[in-house]
Amino acid sequence: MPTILIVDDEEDIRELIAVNLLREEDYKLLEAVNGLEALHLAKTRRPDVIILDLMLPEMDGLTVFRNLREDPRTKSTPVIMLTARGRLEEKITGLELGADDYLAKPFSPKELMLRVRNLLRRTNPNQGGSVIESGPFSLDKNALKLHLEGEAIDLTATEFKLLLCMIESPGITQERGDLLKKVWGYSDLIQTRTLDTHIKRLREKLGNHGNSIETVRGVGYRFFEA
Amino acid sequence: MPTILIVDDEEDIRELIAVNLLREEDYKLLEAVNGLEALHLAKTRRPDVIILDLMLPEMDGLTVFRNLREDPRTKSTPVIMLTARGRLEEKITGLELGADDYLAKPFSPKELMLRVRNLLRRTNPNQGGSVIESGPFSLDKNALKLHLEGEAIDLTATEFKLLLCMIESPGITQERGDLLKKVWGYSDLIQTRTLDTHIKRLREKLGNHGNSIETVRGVGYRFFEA
DNA sequence: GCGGCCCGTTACGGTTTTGTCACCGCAGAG
DNA sequence: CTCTGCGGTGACAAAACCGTAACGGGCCGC
Repeated sequence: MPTILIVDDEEDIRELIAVNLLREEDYKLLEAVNGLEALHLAKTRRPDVIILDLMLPEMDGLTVFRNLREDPRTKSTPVIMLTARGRLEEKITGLELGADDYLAKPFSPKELMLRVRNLLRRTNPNQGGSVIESGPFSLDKNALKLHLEGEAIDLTATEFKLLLCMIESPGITQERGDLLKKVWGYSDLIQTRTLDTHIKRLREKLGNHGNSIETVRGVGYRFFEA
Repeated sequence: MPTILIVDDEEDIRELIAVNLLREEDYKLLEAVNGLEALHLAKTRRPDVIILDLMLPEMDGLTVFRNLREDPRTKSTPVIMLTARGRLEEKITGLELGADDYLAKPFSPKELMLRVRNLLRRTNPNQGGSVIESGPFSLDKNALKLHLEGEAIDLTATEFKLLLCMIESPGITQERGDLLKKVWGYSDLIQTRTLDTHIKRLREKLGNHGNSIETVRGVGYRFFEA
């Protein structure tokens, strides 16, 4: 889930942005009301995009921006600048410094949202959830590995698909038929012990977390963060 | 050298853009005056960014854009839309379709140039030379050589293409089918050991760095900076 | 034509993965 | 408590997958 940092000292603008962003997409929002807070959040939480109002108390927005660009952790984080001042010169300055976009207030919230979306899509095309987190578990789609308490556990392709199905919706019981269809492409009504076997193998690999996979007798299986 | 395609039927505007772009940076320019020409150029010459005026004779700019997005060759080419019409709704439509930027005429040529520059920097960070860097590896597209710890390793054309595919996105698993398609143009489902053979040859050439190419069983291969 | 390089293919073998089966324990209904 | 059917478990054999060596054809410079 992409993380967005909004830096603005006007609460109503933050609200406006937040409402519009959250309405259509699933973003995680961080908010900062001044430069120092912004820098701290940006460097510790590593947002995927930063929306930066240039009009800030104490520290100027451009100063914040330069500071961001100097730190390796935030050097290449996309930044969209907002400003009440619509003067061309400022815009040029902002873009010259390397801002990825520049909007003058009043702006259309929908436009901002679309620009954020397009920017995100271009910046991390591989994001799309290459790592799935759930409690102490994190699934790495690329390495086909499960990270758990610092350890990396190798999973086979099938095991991975199976675990993914369950971990995607923790606490929800996945019916046998659905799992067979999703992982193996089998039809609903086929009768096989394959599923059981793989569940067992998964539980083994999960070690003492094996009981995170709960059996729902007569229905299917259920995953929950132990 | 980044290639830019300018699509506009007004000569003076093309001129304006061209002069401003060429002044500060070294770009290669392509020009098209209508939709068909634009599509043809985009798909054969593969520009790094497209500047598209929406007001075109015969074929509407938005139609051109949709057509671009449907072809795999131009699907992810950044597009900046230009328009004389400054209506908000049009802007929203353009952005909604996935335009990377949208400027209303009259625009500041300098602003356009900066936006192009920033977009290019984000799109292909490894541009600016035919050398691709990744950790201790650096690939020279012209010489077909891999530089590693001071040594220059000769690669054959195929080996180079293959390594390039993987090194472009470190840590991301490249599926067998995708590699076969990208490097050899084979269809997905073909079964061959050619890929394996070349992976082996690459690993040999990489010497003790050979394990930078990790096999993800049942999926494909994955490169990471060891 | 000759030799060398590059490339795709093939065959083979080792290892991992996977599906099935038989057997067993146990939960839940009666 | 007993019975029954579902799920757990371990073993096993087939299949899938990958690494590797070797082969032969095409291409090019000489």
